[in-house]
Amino acid sequence: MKMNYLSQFANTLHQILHQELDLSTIELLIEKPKNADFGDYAFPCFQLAKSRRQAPPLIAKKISEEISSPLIEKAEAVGGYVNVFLTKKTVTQKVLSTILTGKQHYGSSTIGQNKVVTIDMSSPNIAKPFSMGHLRSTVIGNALAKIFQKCGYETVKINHLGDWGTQFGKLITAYKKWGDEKKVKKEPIKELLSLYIQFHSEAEGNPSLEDEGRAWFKKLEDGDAEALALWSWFREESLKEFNKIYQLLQVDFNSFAGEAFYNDKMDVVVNLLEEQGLLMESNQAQVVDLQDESLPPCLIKKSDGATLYATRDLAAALYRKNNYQFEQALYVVGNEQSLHFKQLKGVLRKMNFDWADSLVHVPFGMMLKDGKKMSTRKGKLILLEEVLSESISLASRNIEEKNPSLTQKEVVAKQVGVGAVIFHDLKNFRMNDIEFSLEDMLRFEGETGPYIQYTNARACSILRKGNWNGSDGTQINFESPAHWEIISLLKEFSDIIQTSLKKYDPSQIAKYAIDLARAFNQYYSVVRILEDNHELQARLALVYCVTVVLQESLRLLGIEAPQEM
RNA sequence: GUGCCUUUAGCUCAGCUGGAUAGAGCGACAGCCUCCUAAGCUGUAGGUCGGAAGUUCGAAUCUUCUAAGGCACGCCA
Repeated sequence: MKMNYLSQFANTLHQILHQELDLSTIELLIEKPKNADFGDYAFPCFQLAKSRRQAPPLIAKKISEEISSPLIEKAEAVGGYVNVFLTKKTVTQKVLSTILTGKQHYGSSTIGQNKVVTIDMSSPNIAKPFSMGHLRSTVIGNALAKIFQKCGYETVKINHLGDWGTQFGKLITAYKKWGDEKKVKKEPIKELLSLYIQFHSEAEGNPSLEDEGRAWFKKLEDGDAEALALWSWFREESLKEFNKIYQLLQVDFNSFAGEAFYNDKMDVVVNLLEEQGLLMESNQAQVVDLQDESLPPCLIKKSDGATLYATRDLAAALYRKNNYQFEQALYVVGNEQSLHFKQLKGVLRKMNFDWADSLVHVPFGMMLKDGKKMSTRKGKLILLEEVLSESISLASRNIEEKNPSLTQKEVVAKQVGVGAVIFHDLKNFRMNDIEFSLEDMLRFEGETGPYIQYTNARACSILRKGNWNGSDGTQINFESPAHWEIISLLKEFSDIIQTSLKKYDPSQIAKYAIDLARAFNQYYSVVRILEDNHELQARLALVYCVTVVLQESLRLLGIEAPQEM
């Protein structure tokens, strides 16, 4: 049975109010006061005041006198509000025993049972370094996958590698003109990137280079042996480097089917569009008109017959629908591509696919440098690998300074350093642009990943020392407001997970984890947990429950939780 | 020019299905380790919620207008 204290309060009100308001309206009206003095839930009476034509405080007083429920300790009227205080003993007992039984499954649900969600994420471009921008897609997608799994969904994480497109024509052109095989073998990404940059700077004074690049891409699409050989070499070298980063981040994929994978699947799409009379010619190119969706036309084939991004994404959408039967298909891709996804859905709707609207673009703001977008072509970018290694070495220095006797220092430094970077990315709402700041990213104090990890590690340490015997929290001292704050947060966990699922927003969980960690740290500073009295085991039960939920929150964000640090 | 996003404390951001004195962290200043990991805790200072009008008993939150910044607008992805 699902516990939900808010809806139980709503039920109680519903009975008191008879038919005046329906249950769902009441649930919507109930709020959580920001101030603890106002209790755990509050019901504003202003709407009733209108229909009853009575003063709100009068109504509040009347309702508060009628409230009677074993879960409610006290109800008082303040202004036009009915403020309700939950029965701390009962609720504490219920919350703790639920967590004690459920352990890491606490907060799980089955709403996604037998449903598949595909997640298009990470998707770095071959022959380019893994930049900070790709980090966002990777960690947001990874967290969403874990959140969906927690809710019973089956997830398919797809790394839609940018391994096809005109850029490879450009790269081949550049390599053939200025490339050096030995150099590329030695430092593939660096060398390929500098060739790519050189191409663009030379092309500024020599536009015919662009045509050459396009021509090489056409050759690639037509199966030219030399082009293909170079392409697969570039791809292989790049993947090796990406895998190093994925290993560090502990992110894995169910599929690496990138753009090239769809090469032989695009004719079907183009034919389908043709059959349905959706394709029209415009300046020698083939487009689907989307005027009735008030969108610019979607380009399907270039004037030279080569395909485009949209063509491949259409093929990919069809393939994924057939192959995975998804209920939702998420695309964790930057905000700047929102038009593309609108067009994609528009075309699918025109093709009469009723599942067109189950494609969900999960956009995110971009990583800015000096207030501007970072550009690969101009070589203005920050390498994730460097950021991660700096973060890890900072964590390492911290360990030497604060806990030099720690065992497995290297493992923990990695967990903390990487955790800091991931958390920094996930703690804010994804649509916000982020101005790149190494200083912010490598901060380990305050609202950071290490803060939560540290809180958990301290709690774990207490459990080790206290010899917790597994008993529940029935003996706990209810007079401490610090304790109640923890319980109050613990009981919200599953609601938080639901919200972050609905909004595709991992930051909800990150913020929750901060709140819970803070509540625990306050408790820790006020109450001596290991004090040997009759409540010791009960306090340990509370501490244990905190570690369960903190660890689970971190896990959902893709961050590890060391037992010691 | 059109569309989308953003604008809340010095900085980074919560709060946004309308509700009670607008909250954190960082930075600044002042405290707390004879006691469970000080990567912690406590306190002080700091706000015309970009601006204007409207809807409402009530607006940071909804609507319209407007300003600033960012991004995107067919042969890149």
